[in-house]
Amino acid sequence: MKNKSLDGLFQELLNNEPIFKNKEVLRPSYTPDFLLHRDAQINSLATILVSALRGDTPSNILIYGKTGTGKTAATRHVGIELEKKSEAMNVSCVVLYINCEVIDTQYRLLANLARQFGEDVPMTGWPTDQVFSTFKESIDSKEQVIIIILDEIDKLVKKSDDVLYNLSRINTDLKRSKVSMIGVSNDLKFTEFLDPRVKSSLGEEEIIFPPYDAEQISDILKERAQIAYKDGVLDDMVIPLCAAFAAQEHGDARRALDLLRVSGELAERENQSKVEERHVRNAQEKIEVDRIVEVVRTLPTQSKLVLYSIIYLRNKGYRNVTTGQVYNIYLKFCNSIDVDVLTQRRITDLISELDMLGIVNAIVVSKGRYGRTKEISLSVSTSSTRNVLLEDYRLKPLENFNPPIVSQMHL
DNA sequence: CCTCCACCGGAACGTGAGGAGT
DNA sequence: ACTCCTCACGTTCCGGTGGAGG
Repeated sequence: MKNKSLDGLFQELLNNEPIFKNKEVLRPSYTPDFLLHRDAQINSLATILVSALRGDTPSNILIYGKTGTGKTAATRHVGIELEKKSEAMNVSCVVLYINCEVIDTQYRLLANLARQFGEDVPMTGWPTDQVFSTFKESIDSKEQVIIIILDEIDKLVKKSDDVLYNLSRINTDLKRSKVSMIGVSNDLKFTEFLDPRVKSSLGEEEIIFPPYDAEQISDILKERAQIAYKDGVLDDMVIPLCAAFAAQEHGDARRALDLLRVSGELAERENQSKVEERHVRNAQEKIEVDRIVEVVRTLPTQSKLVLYSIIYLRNKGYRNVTTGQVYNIYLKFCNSIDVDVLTQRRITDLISELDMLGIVNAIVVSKGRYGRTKEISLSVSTSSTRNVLLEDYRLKPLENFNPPIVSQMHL
């Protein structure tokens, strides 16, 4: 590759006219002013919440839908509209939004709620029930309706569901104010783990967000692309292709927007003035590779070691390897670097986990006389995955370690 | 048709870290 | 500061099994 002078390099990039007008609208954090193809859900939400404007307690609501079906956007949108309207009508109505993935313990949730009402609750230290009563006093100081949106509520439930139990019973302790909750969940079955009392209270109303189909995603992308890109930079096939890829991915609009953004970034990087079909295909691949790299990088050491063993065997010419082979190599690697040795039983589970993550493909096959085992093949690139694994300082010493493979009797 | 390999995968239990309650 | 609980991660033990080879 030829080296340009730095000056020339930057000059070239500056001269290059940007194709984006406003890239932010393609990011998942952006909440649009109106949502396409979610009228039915938004209407149901509004119908239930309208009683807040009359000073009544709206029913609690559970919202289900897979990732990228517009749950969060729709809920926030309705919340904002509700607050606007209540202001205009001079009714006190507050909508709080909490993401339970970030705030995932009872204490932090309550402290966060109390703080939104101006209470001075320390990050840690108070007993949980004191935080709770502070919160109750605070909101009961005047007549108002409070709507708490709990996004990713399934994350909260996995920790413990007594927060939800307490919150769902809060109205019995309140004299002037009223509280209602909206739970948003990716997981359709998460109520199975719920205390039946919480379940019936929380699920007074349920709204389902179905996945978008390719055509609907197309509409959404078209609308967003108008704001995000300059006119005419998108090739005709770009949006339909993004939509088609995302539709395969169970109608995930977030994925579609990512694709559209990354496609543009790739085109920009190539100094192209137009985004073409091939950019979308490259983007699709890039997103997938990035995902895998991230998963591999954050794997626990033991799993990394198992994966490294599989790659090692693969590089020695084995297409499909068995659990036994992997375990043998794994033992040698463990001895070479100072790492605890796990049992084969445990390794079986780790291999299954790698399978679930889509990094390897493991199927149980019978080799007749030669027993029954998992046949493992790699479903990611060997060299790049190996490099990611070697970034881990604990695996680094293995780079030039080449233990012999115990030969198999058959084949 | 039966055997027997080389593992699979369920169950029960052990351990240590980290929260909640007191 | 203390105990109690829960949970993730591992281990031990072991019954179970599809099919090539006898």
